Amino acid sequence: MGKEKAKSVTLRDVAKKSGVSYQTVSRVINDHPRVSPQTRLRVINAIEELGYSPNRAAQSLASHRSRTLAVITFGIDYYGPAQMLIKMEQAARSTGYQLVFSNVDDLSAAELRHAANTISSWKVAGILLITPIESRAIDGLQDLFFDDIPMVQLDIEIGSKSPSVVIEQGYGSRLATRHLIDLGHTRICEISGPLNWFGAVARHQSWRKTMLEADLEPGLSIEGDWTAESGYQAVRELIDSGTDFTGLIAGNDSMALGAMRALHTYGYRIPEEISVVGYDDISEAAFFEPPLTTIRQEFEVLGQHGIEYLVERINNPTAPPEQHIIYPQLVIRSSTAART
Amino acid sequence: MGKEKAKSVTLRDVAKKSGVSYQTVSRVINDHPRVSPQTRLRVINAIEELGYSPNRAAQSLASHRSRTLAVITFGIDYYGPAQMLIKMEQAARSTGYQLVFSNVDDLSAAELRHAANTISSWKVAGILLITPIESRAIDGLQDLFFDDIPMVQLDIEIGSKSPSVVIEQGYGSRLATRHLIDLGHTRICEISGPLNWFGAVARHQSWRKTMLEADLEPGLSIEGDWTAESGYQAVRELIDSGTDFTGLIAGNDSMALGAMRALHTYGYRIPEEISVVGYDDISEAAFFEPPLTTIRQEFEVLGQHGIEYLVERINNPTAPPEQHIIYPQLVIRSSTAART
DNA sequence: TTATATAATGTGAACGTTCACATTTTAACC
DNA sequence: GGTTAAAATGTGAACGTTCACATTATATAA
Repeated sequence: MGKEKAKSVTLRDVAKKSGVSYQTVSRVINDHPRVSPQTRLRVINAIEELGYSPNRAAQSLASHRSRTLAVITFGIDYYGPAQMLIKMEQAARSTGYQLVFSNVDDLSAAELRHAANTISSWKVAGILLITPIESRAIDGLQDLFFDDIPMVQLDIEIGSKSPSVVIEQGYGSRLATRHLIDLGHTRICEISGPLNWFGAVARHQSWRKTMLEADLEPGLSIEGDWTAESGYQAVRELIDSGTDFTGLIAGNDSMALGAMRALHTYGYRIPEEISVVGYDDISEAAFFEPPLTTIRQEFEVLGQHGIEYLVERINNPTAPPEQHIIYPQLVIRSSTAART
Repeated sequence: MGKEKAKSVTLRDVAKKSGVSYQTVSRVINDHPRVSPQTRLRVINAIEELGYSPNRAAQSLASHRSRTLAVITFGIDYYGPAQMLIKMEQAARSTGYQLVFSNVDDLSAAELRHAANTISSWKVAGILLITPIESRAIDGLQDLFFDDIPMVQLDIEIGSKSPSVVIEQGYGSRLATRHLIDLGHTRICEISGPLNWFGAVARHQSWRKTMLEADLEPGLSIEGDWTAESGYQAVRELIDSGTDFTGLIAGNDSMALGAMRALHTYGYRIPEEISVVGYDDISEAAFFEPPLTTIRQEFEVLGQHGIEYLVERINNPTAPPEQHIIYPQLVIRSSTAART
């Protein structure tokens, strides 16, 4: 029933209680080896009893670093799997870090400057940059401000030389395209994501490449904006154009949903007349009408690896940069079938 | 081209550059009135030139408070609209606060203790508690640790006396139920969310109440777990039970999706034979088969109001607690029709 | 002009840690 | 048993701010 004011307990209080110097307490907190087991125990007990928890501000002021990681996202509004954030928080927590989150909507200098300020005023230990969109500004940001802070980028382009964790979008798209080709489809159209997104470009190009490799002419490709609405409109365009196709690849599941809706409206049956493949495998996809064949991307894994790799780099900043690649997988449901 | 090491610029550097004392610089940073316009300008220029940004750690150490808000969520995995988080970040930023997240998965004492530690070691200025699930532990947490830190709860039960922002779930459910009743339906079943969620209970009870008020017998109610899969299974249960119904209310859109899929599997036509209403209005709902009539909940607004109200309470801690209520609205699409 | 209030600025201490040492205790060896 | 190394602990300063005052400059009034 302790209703007493949360008078803050300090190192010195703990020191007094356990009969050692404040420095020893500090050592216990930071897991320094040079403390005898019995002293450590005594201190831990005192900490427990007093309900002491170290003052983060003082710690980071004195040590010039904080147990804090910055996550900077660019226009996450569109960026479906915010699920990723949760996994990141978990991963960060388990390694003793806290997360500060900053979303940059527009890539203006002012916005970026603000983000940079946040980072430098927090003295964060590391930065996780989620940059699904190409931007010169981001690169500049990196060089200018974060030179000495470890950084990991998520969802950047494959082949980038900076430390990063990515999903091999091209691989996924190849899987999807091959799946349709293997089913006998030869006229395959695409609804791509916005082509300023790395992932959208990778998927788009991989679709083209896979088609050409199979000696097939890539069908029409319409650029959507990730929304179901845009998928719907894209199909209208496709049909209005009079093009002929039996396979359709969508840049994500939402657009696939919109596309299927449009196809139904026009009286096409899926998969009997047209096969549709999505991308993402959102949890609803299995219950679309018909259940959607799609490419599963494990965003949670991406987020988790991102944090883990970042912490690794913090502990070992001189290691050569790596690019960790996560491979998506094909999930076959009922929206695709052999060409009749 | 500045590749120089980010040697941290301090108050004193700025003071020297602009020829004033460090205290004056501090005043400028904190928007104190007692600074002459020309001095202020001079200082601001110096800040700009040096690229100075105040050290958060030092600030909060000296002032005993940080411009930081803690957002604690409970099992957000299930909690669809992480969209809310983005809006919260925006709102926080515009009032000069940073956000620290913590997700508590299980309501064990240990987990809660950890969250409490985080909070007290960060010396956060305010706490936003997202507590869609009933828990004695949460209440305890509140009393014990956060006595002197302003707190706002989101998505708690209607009528709670603590400062909070909620969506009137019951109202939404009433809207949905009335809509079906007005269309002539009399046998209306429900797929509820997990009944340890405040929102699920509110919706469930309001459905019952609305039915009874209209002199109708509430149909069967099956408890789902928010997933499409559970919606699917619920419909199977419903049909296996042999119960007769022409209207179905789902606790969220995902379950509605699963339910519709199951109904189709059983050969029912929607809305000709059975009308379905969802809840949430996720962005895909308009493209379900058929487009889903549902209740729109503006989670972004909830998040934003939450932060705004919290900041308000920080600035004025003695104001009597209020409960801000947000009303959802009915969005009519094609999954509902008059009973034939 | 001179006294007086008020605005503007400056000074020393404090916040709660960690760091770089200095010192003491304990163990190890010949 | 004395020397030496290593382990364990302690001390003063520093981190970059804000706070509570003290002081100085400026405006206002008599």
